[in-house]
Amino acid sequence: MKPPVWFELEKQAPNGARAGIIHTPHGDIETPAFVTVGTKATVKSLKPEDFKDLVGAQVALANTYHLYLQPGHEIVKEAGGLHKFANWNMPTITDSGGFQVFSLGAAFGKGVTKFAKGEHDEAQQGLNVYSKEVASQHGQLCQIDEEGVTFTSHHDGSLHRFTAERSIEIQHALGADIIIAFDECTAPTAEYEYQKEAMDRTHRWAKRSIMAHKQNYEALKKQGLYGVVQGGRHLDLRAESARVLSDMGFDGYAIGGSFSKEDLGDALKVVTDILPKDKPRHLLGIGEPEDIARGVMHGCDTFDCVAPTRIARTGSVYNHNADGTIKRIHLKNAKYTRDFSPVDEHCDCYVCKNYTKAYLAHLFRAQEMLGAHLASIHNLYTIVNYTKKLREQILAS
RNA sequence: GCGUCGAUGGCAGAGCGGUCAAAUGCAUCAGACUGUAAAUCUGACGGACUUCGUCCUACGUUGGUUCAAAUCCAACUCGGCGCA
Repeated sequence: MKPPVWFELEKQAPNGARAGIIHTPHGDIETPAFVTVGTKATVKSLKPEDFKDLVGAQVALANTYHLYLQPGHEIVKEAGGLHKFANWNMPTITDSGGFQVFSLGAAFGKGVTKFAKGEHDEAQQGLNVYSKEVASQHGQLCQIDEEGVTFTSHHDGSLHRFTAERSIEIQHALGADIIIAFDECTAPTAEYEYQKEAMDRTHRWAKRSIMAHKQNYEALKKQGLYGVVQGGRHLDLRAESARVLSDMGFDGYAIGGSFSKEDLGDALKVVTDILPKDKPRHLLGIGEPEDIARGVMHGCDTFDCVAPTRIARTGSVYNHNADGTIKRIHLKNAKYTRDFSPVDEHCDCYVCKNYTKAYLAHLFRAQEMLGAHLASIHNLYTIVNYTKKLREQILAS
């Protein structure tokens, strides 16, 4: 009998890129595919119809930590699960909360991202703290120990405890098709010793996540569990992580942690050479076009990233160069106030067919919410279709 | 007409003798954003230059007091309010 989530390989290109189908209880995902991120069970500024019909997204991802805090996973469960609650009629994924161990922990208030800019990224370009009171009280909002992580809620300062078992329990309640084992995402600047320690801990949590998942027979029938490969920027650790997790037998594999632009490809190659060929691979939090291309080239199947919607909300949109590469432009720049050309001349999305740069520029200057909405549609469309084209190229190869 | 209050950088609005090229907010200009504490955050914002510094021009106008004035005094101009 097939597990609830399983991968069908359609074609493997000579360079390692692969096209396939991830089968889930709520439908198929044709891969490579981009996953729209809707952390709090909402892809910010978009209705499900928008990201499904206008964008062409096949799958959406929500976050365990956020939905646990608000509205509470029990409410989502009572509503009939994530699909019913949010009207997401498509395959879904929940992320475990592992990224919040990083963003509310090591990265808290430091402006550090999981993506190092270069060899000497000290990532200290100014403070980036949203609640100065909370920051000065706690320094960071989460503490890690062997068993799990203690979070201080960013909403009200209350204490919460996440363990591997707890994350799985919450994800069972949320009911996404694909759930992810609780892991620790480390900073790109972390020392080798610490990367190793965190990776080993993530492996122990992975084992416990499988156990917890297997104990819930109902969930086991309709949710697939992914393990998370860690190891930071160290190839030997990446390889070890891929090996250890492969042996555990997950339904699929997520690749998490931090990278830099330069070593992303190498890290992925090491990992995907080891991961089982018959299981889907998801590259967590990666979504700039060139990074997706690199991921696909190294056998990754799905990708998620907040960038398309986040940059959209502040007036940045993807735009094709004449040579087909994609760049970002800032619609609030003065030069666009009278630019009556489409947002992207080389795009055939709903927004580009109907609206101009000047109109979007006006919406952003006037702080009208339609600006964020339209820019989000265009940006997601750009990335979703960029990934879709990579799939077509593989199938045609 | 009399009385009274006020006039500050693109706008609003602090400052009320030196540490003021002038707080703060808005606007403007630019930048950042990779498993979303993000409709957020950062920087610049009178001018010139040899731009972590120097020099000009600036707080309605003109004149004065003072070592020193956006800050004190006088007249004028304009505006709000009150009384005729």
